[in-house]
Amino acid sequence: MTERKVRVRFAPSPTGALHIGGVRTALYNYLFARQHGGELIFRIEDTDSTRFVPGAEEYIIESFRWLGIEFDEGVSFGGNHGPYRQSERRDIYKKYVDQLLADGKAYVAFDTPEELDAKRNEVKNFQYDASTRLGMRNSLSLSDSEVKALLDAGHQYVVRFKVEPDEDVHIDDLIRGDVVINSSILDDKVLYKSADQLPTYHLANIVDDHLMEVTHVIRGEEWLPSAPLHVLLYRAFGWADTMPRFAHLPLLLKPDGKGKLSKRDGDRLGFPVFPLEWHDPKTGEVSSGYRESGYLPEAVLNFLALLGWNPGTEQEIMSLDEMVRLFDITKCSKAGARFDYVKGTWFNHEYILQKSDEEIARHFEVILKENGFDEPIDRIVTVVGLMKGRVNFVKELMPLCRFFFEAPAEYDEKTVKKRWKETSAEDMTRLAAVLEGLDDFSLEHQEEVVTKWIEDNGFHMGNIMNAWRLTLVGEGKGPHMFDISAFLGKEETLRRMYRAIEVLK
RNA sequence: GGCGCUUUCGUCUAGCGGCUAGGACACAUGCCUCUCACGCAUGGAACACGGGUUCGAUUCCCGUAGGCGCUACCA
Repeated sequence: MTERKVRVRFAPSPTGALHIGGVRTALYNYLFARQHGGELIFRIEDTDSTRFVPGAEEYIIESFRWLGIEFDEGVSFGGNHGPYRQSERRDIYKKYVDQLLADGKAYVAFDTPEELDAKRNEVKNFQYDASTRLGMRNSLSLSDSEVKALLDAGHQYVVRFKVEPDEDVHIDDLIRGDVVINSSILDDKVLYKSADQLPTYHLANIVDDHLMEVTHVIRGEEWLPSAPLHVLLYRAFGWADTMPRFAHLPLLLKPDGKGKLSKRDGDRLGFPVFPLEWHDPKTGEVSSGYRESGYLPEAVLNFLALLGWNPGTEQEIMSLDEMVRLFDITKCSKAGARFDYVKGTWFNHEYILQKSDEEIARHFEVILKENGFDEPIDRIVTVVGLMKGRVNFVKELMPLCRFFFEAPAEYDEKTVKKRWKETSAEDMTRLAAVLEGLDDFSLEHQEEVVTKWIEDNGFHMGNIMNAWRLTLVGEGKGPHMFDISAFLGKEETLRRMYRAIEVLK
């Protein structure tokens, strides 16, 4: 077989917000495509018209735009393998369904959903397959004239895949190796529904992957049980020689308890499970997003990449480009990974540290404006430089940094008790006088003069500094004092000191 | 129930027959220090169980148990 250009796809259903697990699947597809110089396709799998949610498709596209995952072709990206929306490919699927029917690889079934339900209630573990299909109403059990009559009368029908029983089907999985499943446990899957004239996932998936020349299918583990069905379909079409390689990824599990990660867990534990805030058009419910929660996209991607894969070294912080270089699909873990959202916040912290003060300042500027502070950007950059190391999220800067822009309205009671001594008012008055006399109010000069003044007078460094901090900040924490006073400037520093002396006495 | 996948510190994981079982998050302690953080250092913490194979199993094989998924005219 000749070497084909690597082509992979991410193919979500527009049934709601993009789940974070889907983001990871897309990321792995992206990394795989890029490291092989291949292409990444964005396909919309909207074959279930009843589950379509307006806005979902746009939401997914916007999510990847924010995250920085770029597609080469697909819905909204163009390309010459379109259309990329399955609902627009009806005619294509019909043609291939007819081919299967003509070849005797599939058959028409007239059983109504009610009849099937009744059957399932009647027979325990009922499965529509080689052992039962002749007892059902379909083109294998009915005569040609009966079938024709039903069709002519306009009866709804489905097309089922005729699975030959008792054959061991092998899937050569990139992550799990050789997986064998016997065809007898597969049922005669519905491939096509006359009601909406659309195929089901299984048929559309195989036809599209083939026509779009997909070489590797990287998807969630939930698809592993139906992988043999897909293999059988490729064979039925005569496409076995160009069948894509499969890689089934482990699932993302709940941070605690049992089961896979769900939206509920995010609500319950207080972390987002969607990249962007999502407004459900049906329920009106609003779900938080990573973007709105203050995560940096690079941090989200880095965090996600390491849930189920690692480069085999001790490096954890990696840019997208580095990940492309280091990624190895065969080194993915096989077992599901608990979603450790606490570690996610640590990644964000690391990326805040890594980003320039200017970049973080631009984010913080927005929050400051929302809080009514219209500060020049260079002042914000200074504050960010002083404070960004203490937070996991940019928005956490606001409560921590308020005092830089606004004099304390009150003085924290506990801190007053602890730091405001008998002589503090007197000491602060003297310190204010020293500062008043400074022409050069730079950090360095203040530090030199004040430190000397403390030593010369035999004061205790901690007493003076902490009392001083109380006057400028209003509480007992914050960066170094000279950073604060230099930022505030002489006038504001003295104003705050005199006010505190007056109030605290 | 059936079928498949899976199983190393609380969590994410490294390990690919012989290691004091390594790292990270979280946690604890200490250092730094004008406070609070950051940072740095140190510490506690794991091979699910039972059989094999082997001179030797965390590592290979088989069971058991647990976990996860699938079992729709959903993807």
